[in-house]
Amino acid sequence: MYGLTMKHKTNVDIIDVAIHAGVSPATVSRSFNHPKKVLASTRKRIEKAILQTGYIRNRAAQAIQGKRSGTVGLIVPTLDNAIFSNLIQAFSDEMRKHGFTMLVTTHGYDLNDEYALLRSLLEHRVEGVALIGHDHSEDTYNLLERRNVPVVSMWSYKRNSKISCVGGENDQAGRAIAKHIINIGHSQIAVAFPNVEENDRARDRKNGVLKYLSENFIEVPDYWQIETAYSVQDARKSAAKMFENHPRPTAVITGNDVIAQGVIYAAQAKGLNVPNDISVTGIGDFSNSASSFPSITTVRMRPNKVGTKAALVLLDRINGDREAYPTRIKVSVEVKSRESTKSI
Amino acid sequence: MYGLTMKHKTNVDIIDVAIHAGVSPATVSRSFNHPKKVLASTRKRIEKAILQTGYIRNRAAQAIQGKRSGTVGLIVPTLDNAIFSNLIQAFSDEMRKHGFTMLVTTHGYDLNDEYALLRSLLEHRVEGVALIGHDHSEDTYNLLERRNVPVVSMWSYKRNSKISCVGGENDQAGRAIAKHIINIGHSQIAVAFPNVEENDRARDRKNGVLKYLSENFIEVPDYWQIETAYSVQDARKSAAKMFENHPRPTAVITGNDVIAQGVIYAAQAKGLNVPNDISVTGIGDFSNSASSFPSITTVRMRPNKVGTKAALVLLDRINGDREAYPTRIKVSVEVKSRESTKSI
DNA sequence: AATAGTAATGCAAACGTTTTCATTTAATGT
DNA sequence: ACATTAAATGAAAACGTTTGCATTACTATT
Repeated sequence: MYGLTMKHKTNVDIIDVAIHAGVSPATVSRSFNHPKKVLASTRKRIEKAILQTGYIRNRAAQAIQGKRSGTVGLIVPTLDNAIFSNLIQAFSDEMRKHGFTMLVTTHGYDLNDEYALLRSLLEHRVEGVALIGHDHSEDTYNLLERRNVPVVSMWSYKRNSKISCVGGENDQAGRAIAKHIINIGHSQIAVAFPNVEENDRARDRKNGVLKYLSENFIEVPDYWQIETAYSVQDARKSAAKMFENHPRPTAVITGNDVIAQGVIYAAQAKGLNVPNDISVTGIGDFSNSASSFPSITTVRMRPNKVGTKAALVLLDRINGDREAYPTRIKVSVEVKSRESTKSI
Repeated sequence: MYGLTMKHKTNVDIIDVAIHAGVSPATVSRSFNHPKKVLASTRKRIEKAILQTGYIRNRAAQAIQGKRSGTVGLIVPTLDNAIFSNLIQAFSDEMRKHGFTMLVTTHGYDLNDEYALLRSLLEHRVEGVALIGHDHSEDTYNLLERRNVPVVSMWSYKRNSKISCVGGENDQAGRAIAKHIINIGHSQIAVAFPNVEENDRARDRKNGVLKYLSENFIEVPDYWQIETAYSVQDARKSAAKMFENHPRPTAVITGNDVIAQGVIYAAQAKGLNVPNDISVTGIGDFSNSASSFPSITTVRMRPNKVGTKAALVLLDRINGDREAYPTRIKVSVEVKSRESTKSI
């Protein structure tokens, strides 16, 4: 017989374990996948054999059966800043709780690249895919539909979305913050948003803001419409340029908290006090927004909740009815008034 | 024959493609894995067949051969804040460039959990694994060695590390920033670090700082040794408490830029000017540290470079000699003096 | 103690590729 | 045109699981 630890066989397989435990491979397999179908005592013997042999099951061989791969794919624009980190962490935690490992990929806001990533995830036979938002290439949508992949879109709710989604209404978020700013007396208002092409979240927010302002007879002149990348650095630079060359607004409404932070820094660097000299708002309510100084007035989009819920929706799809209609969960948005804004 | 698009067969396999292209499955396989081994014209025919059938190759079936799975695993403490985001993005980009998809997992600074994650990654037969730092459980090290997994540790250089590593010397980083602070005249110095158990990066930094200070006859009293989690929020809170209850230092040296940001906010919230009333330093040089206001004096640890290099080291291992000695790449560290510090 | 019914296990055929080896086809030199 | 060599392709045996079906071992019932 064997000693306590097995001879150094490099690749222990299920058969080795079976022999060791004196059962058939089928039983070992079952003890992984349907534990209650195997006698507690045999299971114990198998577990011991696993320990002794140092066996690590091969998910690839499992995946090949066409059922479980134990993985889900996540496609996000970027990992490089705070925007998605809360969301991703929450999604990842929930998925792991259910035994899934996450394949993560980024496309840098390039939707053609996103399609390529989706293909690559499908090559790995992920059991489901999570995406951000609703702007995706036609190829992407076709592929998802054609292969009937369980999928969920995170970050924005859309009434008639083709695929399941979990998120807030971005246009409402925009309207809400615009309303707040007007309510506290501002009318000299600048906006700072990223490029909204291929980015429905930003587009909806921006439209929401501008529309609401316009409905209230406030038009934002071009020189107060700042375009910036999603980074503190770029936002600060763009805002600084605006401050330099144009009359100063009393408030800046930005597309998210990262941009807001950049704008705040730009103002401070110019010697302005936020909020006394100028108010700044974000959207998102990322984890730092409440603890910065000044803390940022923003719209709470509940990234953690979105991530968790989205995971659950996806799991439902994976385990349940593939033909069901999209599940759409609307996460309420709410203005969080903090120190970065002040009434006039 | 077939029409332009294939009948809706749900799971097209390599055999369908082969038939469609009038070749054997072997040739289709080769056209993926060794393209130059198949005639250009046949390859073209195969590609057309792939398009027509909507075939997506099955990496699981490939992985089962024991060779390529096309995946690498990444295990980080958290995705939830800026600390690792630059690093991860860089690592991910480089890996993708080489055709790998990344399985990402987080353990929340729990090293036993890390071991479980490693097992799970190995179940998926990742071709290599990247970890953070050198504090890992014995089980983790044993498993890596036993299975001879290509592995790289990121974020800290260690002269005699068991496994390959890419990073800066954290104790040197600590010494460097302490030196800088002393050089500009400070002697009333507080420090703010996370719990350093199971975290060699933080430990080395903290030791470096305290040791250098001590060598220069500066002792940091207990009430100036702040312990905080890795978050702006917690750092701000801890620093605020210290400001409240104890004499004010002229400088605070912190364990990383996130903590530094929290301390700066705490100071500002108390009406202090950074750096006029108090200097604050970070370590890391994350992407926002140069663009915040005040910009943060820190030690550049080059997260992007570390991520990229680490990917290359790992790829080398994957493709090359598994028995080779660890590759250790030291990334130079350098103090970046910015606005958050001032000489006394 | 015999029988029916259920629970536990084993057998063997998939799953979709890759790769070695053998064979066919094309290219080259005379 | 023919032989020689190299290039391209095909046939078939893996790879390590899972699972439907068949079998055996238990439990409960009379």
